[in-house]
Amino acid sequence: MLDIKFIRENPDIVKKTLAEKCLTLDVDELLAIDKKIIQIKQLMEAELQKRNALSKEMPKASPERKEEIKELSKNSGQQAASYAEELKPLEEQFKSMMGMTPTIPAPDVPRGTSEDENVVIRQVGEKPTFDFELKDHVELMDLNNWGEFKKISQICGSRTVGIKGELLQLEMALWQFTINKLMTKGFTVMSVPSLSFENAFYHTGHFPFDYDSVYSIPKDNLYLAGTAEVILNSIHAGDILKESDLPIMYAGFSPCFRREAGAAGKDTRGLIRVHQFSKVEQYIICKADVAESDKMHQFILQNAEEVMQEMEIPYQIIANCTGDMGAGKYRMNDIEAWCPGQNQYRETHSCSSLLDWQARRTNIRYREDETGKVKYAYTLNNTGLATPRVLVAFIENHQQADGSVRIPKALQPYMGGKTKIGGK
RNA sequence: GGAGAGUUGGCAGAGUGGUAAUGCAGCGGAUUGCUAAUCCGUCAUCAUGAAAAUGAUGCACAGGUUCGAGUCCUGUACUCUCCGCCA
Repeated sequence: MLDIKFIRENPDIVKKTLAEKCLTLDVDELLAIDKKIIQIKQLMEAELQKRNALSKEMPKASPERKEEIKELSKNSGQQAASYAEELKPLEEQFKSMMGMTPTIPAPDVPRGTSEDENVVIRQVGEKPTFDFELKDHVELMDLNNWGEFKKISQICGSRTVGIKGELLQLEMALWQFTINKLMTKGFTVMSVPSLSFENAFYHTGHFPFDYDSVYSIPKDNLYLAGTAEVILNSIHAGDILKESDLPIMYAGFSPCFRREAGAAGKDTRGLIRVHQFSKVEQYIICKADVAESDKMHQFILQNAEEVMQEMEIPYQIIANCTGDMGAGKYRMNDIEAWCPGQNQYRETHSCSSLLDWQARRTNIRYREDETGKVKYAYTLNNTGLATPRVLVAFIENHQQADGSVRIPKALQPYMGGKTKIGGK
């Protein structure tokens, strides 16, 4: 969410951003409510002030005066309570509208209304050519007995899968490779639960925007997070950090759950879109400085690219346009991996800068060394590695004529020295 | 699942219904000058104000009792101790 002071002073910029991001929010109404809340609060505060003054007098008052004070104080209290009652619905509406206010995107972000207007900013790696008939990942999995699709779906529902044999070994090697890399880059690596309370989802901004894409466990008031970001972001909720603590860099590993409610009939085949997967997520809290945030953005993007390069998977970097980036984002770059079996690039990573939008919701602040002032921090996140989706690109790119899959050099130590898996 | 004890500022830590002590750290200022000490102020949010300042709110969270709640009551979350169950 934005600073209300900024909205008061720049309503036109906010309106323009809403249009660019294809969001609807009545800014004039928000400002009207803001004004009204302040008016009522002033009246309420005047009553409370009266009551406080009377309370102060109370212990030293004569018995008759005490009775008088009781009466006066009660009146003020009741008056204040009625103002508070009046405020309640206004504040609720204010809060929910504030939650919808958008971060003003970076000036160089492409303007557009849907993902069709995203811009490819660079392509890295060479697409492989095959002198045999190439297979897609499902065919490769069948051939090598790497997947349990049918039985698992019957037990666990659609979009679930069991990963078997050497493909599981590969999956785990990829996690380990990524965790090790991020550790050497200075990240605090941490496995985090997927279960969390509702609050954490509001903090990140997943709620109220994406309510339908999250699994809930009503009996225990818990929800299943679709990304470790939800948990990592709330670790410092309410904290006032020291500037010298920043940047805080977490690499979280967790099972991730997504209902995929809006994706009925889409990507139903194979590993592309499943309800449960595992992910290493990069998450950063840095000081409130756009240049610093941009630097961090490039850093976490670079980390993800390095993994892709060392895995020898061709990919492209997308500049997501305003209409595809979500309310909170200042800048967003997806990484899409080349998947020869589908003859297209598929999203495997999503790198986002949110400035203070998320930190305001979560109440993550820090004390500036020089001034002693308390400021909202900036937050960023990017995928480190998401399996099994990245396995699709991995095995399709590295497949051989006999159905085996070669293991790039960098990963061989994590695979017990194997140079290939599967095949005859 | 059962029983008990807790949760107070960046940190530590008092506070048994009447203005949230005190210490440390940070920031601002004063003073003295050998790398520091001492003193004063400030130290979360909001409103009014050019500012100084003034006022309101803030003691895990949400309610309640009361003229008045950190303090009493109810619910929730978490932490610790013990019992039970358990990979």
